[in-house]
Amino acid sequence: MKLTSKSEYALLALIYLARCKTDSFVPVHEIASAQGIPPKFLEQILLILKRAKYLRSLRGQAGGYSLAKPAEQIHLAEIIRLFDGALAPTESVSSYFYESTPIEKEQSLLALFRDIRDYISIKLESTTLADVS
Amino acid sequence: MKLTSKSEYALLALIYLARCKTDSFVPVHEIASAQGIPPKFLEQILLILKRAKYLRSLRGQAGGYSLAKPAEQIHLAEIIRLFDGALAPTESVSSYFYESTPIEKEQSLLALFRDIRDYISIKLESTTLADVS
DNA sequence: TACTTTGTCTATCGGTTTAGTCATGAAAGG
DNA sequence: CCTTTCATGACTAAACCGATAGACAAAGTA
Repeated sequence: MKLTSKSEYALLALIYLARCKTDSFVPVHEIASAQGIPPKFLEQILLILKRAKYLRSLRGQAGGYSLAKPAEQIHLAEIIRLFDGALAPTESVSSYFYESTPIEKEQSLLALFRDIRDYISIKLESTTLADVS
Repeated sequence: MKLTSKSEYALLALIYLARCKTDSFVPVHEIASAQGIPPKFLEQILLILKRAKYLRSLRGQAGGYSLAKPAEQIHLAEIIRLFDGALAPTESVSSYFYESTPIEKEQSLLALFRDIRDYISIKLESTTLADVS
């Protein structure tokens, strides 16, 4: 699990929205300048979050984005998986994104990496946007 | 920490060598075919491991590679850092490879990722080649 | 000496991913 | 109708990844 800037930006944007008045729509450029994110890049990110049902949007004047569900119901694990894929250090121990990798036949390595995967998953699945904003 | 095939292959090669008779030199092609690694690719990997003092080598007939130190003294964390850099999920919480990243100003995220980093580091620093071979 | 076996080193390559930018369009409101 | 805002797709420049190729150096064996 190596975070890309896309998922880091996504977390920052969500945190910013979580701190705003509920049901107020915040325009992209406001989020972008508040969190220091390239605005056109942020557009793509917010769009992905919207398609995945974490955000609602409104066009035109007084438009923008807002959370589509309470911050308590948005788990960091989902967001990171959405942008970066597996949380596991190698895909051969990933349940959501399993793929064969070279170490697959070494049981002791697998066990070790599964242990790490479990820790990361549990940690990020039990942390919500509300916990970090 | 997303493992590349380079570090996975490195671990496999080291494990293979750890299982061989001590002080016997094993040629690249033997390791490669035993572990299913592209031989020319493995050459590069072994060379890096040699420069980092984990392996010794001998040329000519009956040459090859062997561990330069006991398996108990080779920690998985070092090997992975050698090939893949930071163990941390984001470089802003890495002590060996610190770099500024977008989330840097969000203390709650930093704390969370530091916690994950610590778990991974401790786990991989306390596991040696002897434990997995 | 010549040959074979092995490691050493550098370069290159095609593909993918990353981190963006650009340009255009479509809705909504004033 | 004009401005604001989201929506979408195309594009790009750089880095990285996995791997291959080829030339060279050393060491032993005949």
